[in-house]
Order: sequence, then structure tokens, then C-alpha cells
Amino acid sequence: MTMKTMKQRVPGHDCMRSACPVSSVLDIIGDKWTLLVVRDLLFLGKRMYSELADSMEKIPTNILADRLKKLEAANLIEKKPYQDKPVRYAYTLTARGEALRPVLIEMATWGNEYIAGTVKAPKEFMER
Amino acid sequence: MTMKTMKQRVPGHDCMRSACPVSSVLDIIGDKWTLLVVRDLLFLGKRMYSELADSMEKIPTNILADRLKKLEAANLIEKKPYQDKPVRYAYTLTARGEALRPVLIEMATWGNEYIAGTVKAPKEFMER
DNA sequence: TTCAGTAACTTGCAAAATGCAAGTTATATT
DNA sequence: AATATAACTTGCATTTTGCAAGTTACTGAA
Repeated sequence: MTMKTMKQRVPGHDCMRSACPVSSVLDIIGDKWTLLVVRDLLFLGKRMYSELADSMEKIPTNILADRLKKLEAANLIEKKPYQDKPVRYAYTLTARGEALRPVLIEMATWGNEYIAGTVKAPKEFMER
Repeated sequence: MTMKTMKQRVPGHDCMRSACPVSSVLDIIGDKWTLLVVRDLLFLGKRMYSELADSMEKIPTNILADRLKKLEAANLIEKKPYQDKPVRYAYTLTARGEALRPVLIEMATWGNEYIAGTVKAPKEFMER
């Protein structure tokens, strides 16, 4: 038996606006912050809450906490303690979350081509 | 002299959150509705306000009007009258707007692969 | 010639989301 | 004992969203 990719409805988003894949994706990541958290985990090697909190864009901490909860509920990230006493957590992308890479790459490509003042994304980020 | 692609700062968004291309793109299209309008123009052949207004997702008309204004300000779409008496308008994507196609395609690909209940995007939409 | 119909919006208002600063809890270090 | 760090939470004002209804300018049918 071969393992297929898991499709799943995401809790809190079981009220899809339509069956269109684009709209369903936007139901999950359609705001100004969610994909920046994914970017930090995927390209910038961040794992801790405090690392995510000091993003370039200065994400408010209440928004960060909210997005981490939603990303976990949507199974795009996992939260795991990496030490006890005191307990500290690491956030990591799931396969589902990492699979957003091409979306991020195309967005960065478009941004670099059409928005003045953007810094060119390192080419090692732009592969695959 | 060869024509290069025009980069431009977008009015109303000249306060970029950062120079990151991803965040700058999200400054423009980072919400639940904007890319659905682009989808309708790019893949579904819609041009008129009333066509856009009866989207699958039932976009509220005040949101639609607002997004059309912002998309025009960002130079992603153009609004042109296609008849007088009474004057009626057609909205069309600029090259800048059409260039979002790969982003939409990657989003649809991800949605189809990872979200149950999404309808598979027609393969003629998924090329280039 | 009045009347329903269509296109393209705008307005009002309640509800939800966002943004900022400050507070909290549990430990570790000095 | 005092300060620091990680990971959040809370309060509150402002902004954005969503829904319904209203508006303007015509067109075509009765």
C-alpha cells in the first residue's frame, strides 16, 4: 500500500466559501501575516516564538500567537517542546506547510519583478 | 532600446512593511478577496462589475468596489468604459496583473493537493 | 408614458479583526 | 534579591468586514 498525500479539512475552516482551490487556500492563508510566519520558518530558519516575534515587519505578538494557533489547527505547523525546566517550544513546518514553498517563491518572483524597493530574494531560496 | 518591465511603488502602499518581496506582495494582495477578483478576471473571463459581483463566493458589493479601486491604484487592473448611454465599464488585467498567474496556479495546485473538497482546476488553467 | 429591469455603485451600521502597549508566568542567571 | 528571557495573554481603541438597502442613469416592454 502506497502512502498518498493526506487531504484534510481544516478545523475552523470547514465552512469553505466555495470548492475553488484558490478560495479554499485563501480561507487559510488569506491575510497579511500568516505567510510571513511561514516564510520565517521556511526560509529564515526560525523555530522559536521569540525568533518569530522579532520579524522584520514587527508582527504584533497577539497576532503571532493567533496565527500560530491557526497554522497548527490547519496542520501547517507543529509545536513541540524542545526542553523542560522551563519548557520551551519549537515550531516546525509539516510537509503540508513546506509544500507552500512554490507559492512563496512565485510571490517573491512577482514582487521582485513588479515592486520597486524590494530586496532580491537569494537565489538559493528560489529553487525547487 | 529594449523595454524593461516597469517596477513601481503602488499608491496607498508606499508604506511598505519591509523590503521583503513576499511581504510587499502581501501588502497588495494579502486578504481573502483580492485574488478572487484577479482569478475571475484571469481564468473565468469576467470583465463587468456585475459579472464580478456574482462570484461563487458571493463577494459583498462594497468589498468588490473597494478592491477594484485598490487594484486599479496598484496598476493591476484597468477600468475602461466600453459603451456610452449609459456608460458601462470593463475591467481588465494589466500585464502586471496577468503576471500573477503563476501565483494563482501554485495556490490552486496546493489547494487541490492538500484541501479535501476542492474541485480540481481545469488543466488548461494550470499551464504557463 | 409609465414601469420594471439592469449596471454600477454607495451608504449605514453591527460585528469581527487588527495594532499597540502593558501585564503575566515560570524559570535562569548574577 | 534583582534582572533577564521565553512564551504568551489582556485591554482597548481603531480599522476592516459583512449584510442589507438605497441610489443613479439609462433601456426596453406594456
